[in-house]
This record gives sequence, structure tokens and C-alpha cells, in this order.
Amino acid sequence: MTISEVAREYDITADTLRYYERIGLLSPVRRNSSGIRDYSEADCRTVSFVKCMRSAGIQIDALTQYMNLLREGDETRQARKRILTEQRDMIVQRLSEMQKTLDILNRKIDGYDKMLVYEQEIKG
Amino acid sequence: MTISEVAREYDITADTLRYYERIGLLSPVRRNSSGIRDYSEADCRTVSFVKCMRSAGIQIDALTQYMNLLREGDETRQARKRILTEQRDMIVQRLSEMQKTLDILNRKIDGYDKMLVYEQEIKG
DNA sequence: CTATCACCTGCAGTCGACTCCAAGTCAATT
DNA sequence: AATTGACTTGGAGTCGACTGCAGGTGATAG
Repeated sequence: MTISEVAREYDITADTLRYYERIGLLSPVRRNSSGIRDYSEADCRTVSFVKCMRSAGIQIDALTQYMNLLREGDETRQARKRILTEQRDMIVQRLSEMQKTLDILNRKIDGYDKMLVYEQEIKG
Repeated sequence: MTISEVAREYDITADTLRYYERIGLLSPVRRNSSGIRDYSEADCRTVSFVKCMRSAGIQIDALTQYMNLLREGDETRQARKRILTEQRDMIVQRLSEMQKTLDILNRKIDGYDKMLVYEQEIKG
């Protein structure tokens, strides 16, 4: 797959894909004879994973560390698991903060609804 | 309340509180005779609201717009409600993305657990 | 054979959200 | 009277994460 195909498929710009590769978040992608990137299935799975993690706000730095460990092989399993666990815990934490914010927003919106209905009533 | 008291209370730096005021997210705070900020109860409630919204990732820009409308008075209720509703919807969306990411992370972590247990077994 | 188009590189610029600093003021302590 | 410490301002710097060039290459279409 070319970079633009991957970009379209995963809704990431080609610039961002190149950027990810440059900073070592994605491994160097195989090139064809004229130097053009040719993404493998495995590359695509990594892109998809990275996109998913980034969409949840996981930092590039943490993902890069994880990817580096993956490349280093089996003896880094514990370390990798620790990174994932830390990130998972952060997500759980942020989910609960967001849930709290959501509740407050919903209450405020309800309040506006009531005010606006009342406004209509005294007008009509 | 002084800026440092508010900072301590809400776990925001004084720099950030001044920054918020400078960009118009917080209204200008009353000063004492020597020009030092004296936060009212209402100021603190606003700080607390802003902190809560920011912790859920709501953009400063949206919050500033909301605060500006609040200052403009009652005839902006509809507009304010619209902003809150938009932000609420974004949070709902991001909650579901994060939940998806969380599921994937949990599955991966489970996988690591099993691998690591198996490793122990063949070693022992 | 030249023009178009998608790709390439290196690097600078942008954006959101702070964060830090220098230099100054003021009230309270030593 | 001098020092300390918390505050003030304006403005510059940082950080994470892209994003946007300029200038070049290489395959394909007209």
C-alpha cells in the first residue's frame, strides 16, 4: 500500500505517517525500487494501533517506547506490559474525570432547557 | 482569597490563573488597595468550572466564548446552551473512543499476562 | 519529449496551552 | 533601614504534535 492509500484508509495525513516514521514511532517502511514507501499488512496494523491509542490521548513518547521494546524482542515483555498498564490506568482515570464533567454539563444543559422553556411560557 | 490560595485549593498554578485572566477566560478579578488579586466566591466557582471542563479536554477557545456570552447577559442563553451541547457531544464521542481503546488495551494486557505466566511455567 | 502527478527529503513554521523570567511594588519582619 | 516574601506586569520560551513548504525524483499520459 502506498502512503496515500494508508492515509485514506486510516484517516491520517501522509505527513503525519512520515512524521511518525521519522521519530521512530513507526518502523522504517519498506521501499520499492524508486524509494516509495510500500506499507505491509503488519505496518497497517501498527498504524491502526497507533491511531487508536493516539485517539485516546496516549502520548507519542509512551507509544514510541513501547514500539522500541517490541523491536527489541521477547525479553522486553514485562516492560511492555508495564507501559500498557500505566497507559490503561491513565485512561481509566481520565474516563472518570470526563464522566464527571459530562454529568455537570448535562445538568447545566438541563438548566438551560428549563430556563428557555420558562422564557417561552411568560412570553406566550 | 489570594491567587496562591486559589492555586492551592484548585491545584492550578498562579501563572495559569493569571494566563486565564489575561486571555479573557476568567473575568478581571477585584484587586485590593495594593493591586493584589482578591478572588471572590463566584470567581472560585468559575475557576472550579473551568478546571473541570479543561480536565475533560474542552478547548480554552470554547470556554472563552461561553464566558463572554455569560458576561453579555440573558439574551445569550440559547448560544450558551449550544456551546455546552456541542462540547457535551464531543465528550460523549471521546468517551466512546477511549472506551474502545481501553478494551483493546485490556485485551493486550491480558495477552501479556498469559504469555508471562506461560514463560514461568516452562522455566519452573 | 515534456508535462503531470504522486511521491520523496530536510527543515521551518504553527498551534494550543501553558510556563518561566526579569524587573518592579508593597507589607511585614529583623 | 534593609531584607524577605508574596505579589505584580509584559513578554519571551517551551512542549507536544503535527503541518507546510521548497526543491527534487521517477513513472506514466498525451
